[in-house]
Amino acid sequence: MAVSPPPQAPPTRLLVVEDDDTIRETIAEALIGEGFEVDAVGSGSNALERFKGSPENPSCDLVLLDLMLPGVSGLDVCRYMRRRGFSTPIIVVSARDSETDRVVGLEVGADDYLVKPFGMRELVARCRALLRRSARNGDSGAKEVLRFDEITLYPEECRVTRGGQEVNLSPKEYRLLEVFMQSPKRVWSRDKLLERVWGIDFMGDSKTVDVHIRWLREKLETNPSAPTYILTVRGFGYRFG
Amino acid sequence: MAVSPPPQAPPTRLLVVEDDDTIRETIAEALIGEGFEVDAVGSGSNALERFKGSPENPSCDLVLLDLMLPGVSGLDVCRYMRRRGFSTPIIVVSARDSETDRVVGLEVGADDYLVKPFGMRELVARCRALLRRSARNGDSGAKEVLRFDEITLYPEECRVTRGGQEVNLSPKEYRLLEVFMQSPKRVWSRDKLLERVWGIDFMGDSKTVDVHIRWLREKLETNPSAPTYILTVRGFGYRFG
DNA sequence: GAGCTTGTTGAAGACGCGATTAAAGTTTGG
DNA sequence: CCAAACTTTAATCGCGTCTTCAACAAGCTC
Repeated sequence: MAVSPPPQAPPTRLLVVEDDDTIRETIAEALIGEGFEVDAVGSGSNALERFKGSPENPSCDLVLLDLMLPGVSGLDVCRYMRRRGFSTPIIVVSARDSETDRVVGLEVGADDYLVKPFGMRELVARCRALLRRSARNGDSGAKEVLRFDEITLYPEECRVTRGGQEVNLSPKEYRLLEVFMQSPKRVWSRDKLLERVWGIDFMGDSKTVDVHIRWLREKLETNPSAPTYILTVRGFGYRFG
Repeated sequence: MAVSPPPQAPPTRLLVVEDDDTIRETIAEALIGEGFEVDAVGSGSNALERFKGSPENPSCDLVLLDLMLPGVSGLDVCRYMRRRGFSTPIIVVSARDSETDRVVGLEVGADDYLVKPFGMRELVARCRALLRRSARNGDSGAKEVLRFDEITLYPEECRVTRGGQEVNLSPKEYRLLEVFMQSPKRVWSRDKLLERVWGIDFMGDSKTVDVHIRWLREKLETNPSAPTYILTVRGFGYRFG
């Protein structure tokens, strides 16, 4: 089969904005069951919190937005996001089902408008369709070159250099380094590394990580037994930098 | 006022696929009234006619697709388009309104699913929303001659030369090379290549890519077994240059 | 410093990936 | 309608990579 989930692909993060606790939980659970990472908030102002930063680094990949919220309305959230330059896909979910409501929602910047009550299968299908579309336009995945000291990692090219010299890494070694360099100084437990690099369904020993760390050190460090890049944090795991 | 239409932006071309003459005309007129350029056909096979060429040069910017067509069904049209690599936005318009119908439509590659009867304002709003989302880099720069070392690719003419010598490539080989040359050095996974060259929803084996890479090497490389243009990146895929 | 825990290192076999070839299936053009 | 070209599938081979195992070293606790 052609379809094999790339182990290093970060999960898709959805934000559910809905004030009704029951509905919010129902939606969240259904989406988690589909493999999405779900963040859920109950008010417009909490939703806006998620979009304080830069549009280049959105905190989520898709927003499910209820319109009838206490305080800041869903339409306000939508307008605010677009005005600030966030092009994150938005599906409006609302009990209001007049044509005018729908047209207004779409004109304010939403990508889709789904009327309550709706089936979870349709919700999921619409999320998928929209994610498919926005992925195709390269909205996501502006992969930046990662640098630390002499080490440079080119994500687009799956390539690493040290002091300008090409370093030949195996897939696992490369992904390990990528994870490390995405969060310098951060301590990673062996289990977290297995999850990120090997994938959630890896059934082997966590000692495997040690061996790959060793090989990575062998290729990156001047003296692999006295590492300066990949450091051991005894009792916890490893960290980079 | 500051707002003036961009200098001679080409009109957006919509394709309406609908067998009922009355509905087709109504839709077409409404859309023309909104400033769109509209092409309308009454059958699935006529719709497919519009997608015989290369996905790089689609004949329209958005498709409104009825599902219940005589002969080739709307779902077939949708599947065919995606399979051939056309990422043209599709809004399915159908009288069938069960959740299953909608889910199937979306899963087959449609971007939206609108149930008849619907209001023209909503239709227009949904078209606009989808066009906004797929507002694209697609048209930009797909026309430039691509060069790398001795290899030259002429997109207008679907032609490739190596050191001035014409190289005869099959369609798949050509598209592969085109994708590669549009992003030199970039590593492409087999899945991404399938998506770009074969189209989304390709259901075959990703080993297919290997074979075509092989043919391409045979025609481009001096020594196909020691390639210098199309390089293997073990565990990740291939890259050009 | 004894004894435990945790990390390092080396090596061997299993495994998976990619290259390659052949052949079946499909489309295209005459 | 046939032949040729192209695409896809399948099967095999070789080699790089991964995993496991086991011995050893280094920290930490008491």
